[in-house]
Amino acid sequence: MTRAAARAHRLVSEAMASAGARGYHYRLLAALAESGPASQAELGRRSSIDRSDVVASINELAGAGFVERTADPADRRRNVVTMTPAGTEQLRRLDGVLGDIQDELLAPLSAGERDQLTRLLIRLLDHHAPG
Amino acid sequence: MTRAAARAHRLVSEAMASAGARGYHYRLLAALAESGPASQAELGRRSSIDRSDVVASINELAGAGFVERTADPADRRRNVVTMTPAGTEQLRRLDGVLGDIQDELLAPLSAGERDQLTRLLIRLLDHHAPG
DNA sequence: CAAATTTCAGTTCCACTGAGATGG
DNA sequence: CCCATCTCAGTGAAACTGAAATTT
Repeated sequence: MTRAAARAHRLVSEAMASAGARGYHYRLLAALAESGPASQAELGRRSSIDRSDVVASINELAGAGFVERTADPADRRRNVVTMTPAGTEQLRRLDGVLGDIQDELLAPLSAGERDQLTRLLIRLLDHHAPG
Repeated sequence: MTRAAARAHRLVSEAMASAGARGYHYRLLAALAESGPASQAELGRRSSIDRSDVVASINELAGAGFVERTADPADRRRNVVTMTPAGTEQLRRLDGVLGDIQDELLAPLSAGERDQLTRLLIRLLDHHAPG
């Protein structure tokens, strides 16, 4: 599994780099699109990214104009992170890029086998990191 | 896949560390046990480890007495790496450790599903890195 | 000459740790 | 007081790159 993932990881990193992004960017943007604005801590929990790495990645995404950080008036400890229209557009781009990568990675498998593989992996993930 | 692998990777790293080893060590020892003594470049190809990383890992394994480096009289560019009895013993230990880790990682899957998952992953690996 | 091997030094990405400051 | 949040600084494994020296 770690070796197959290394291959996947390499493909993803290359593709993300060519789009001026990194793996964390996609996961954060996807989490924002799926469940809406959130604090950085909440974003980290939703996307299984370490709190420290969320800081750096949100810095980068904010610098590129893909997300905005605003103080939460209801809880001044929090920064509420919101996607901008440019962020939505970037997520759409990255989705396309990732689709191509999945096709390349999963090329030897039939559609049914791809489903099987993803179902099994999701079962593992749910068991070890429920949510 | 990358997230499931991250979980797997963490379990493996912890277990290897507790046995005083690292993932590369297991892969190198396993390659030596399976196909016999080899040059460092050949070992790297057999175990899909980068040439640069083979150097450091063999240094560590040799320092612990698990492998021996000897000059190849037939080709003076080469170092021939051989497993010692202590290396065979260490591989046996690591095999046991990894078995436990696999049980923990694959706990939510039935035996048939584990087979399915490994077969699918092996198909991916063979396609992208034949051999 | 081209090609393979070994080695060194450095990079990138991901995951994590520890600690501090702020606020609830 | 305890707890959550955000941030910074740093560690470490894994995979990779580029280049040099040696030998075939």
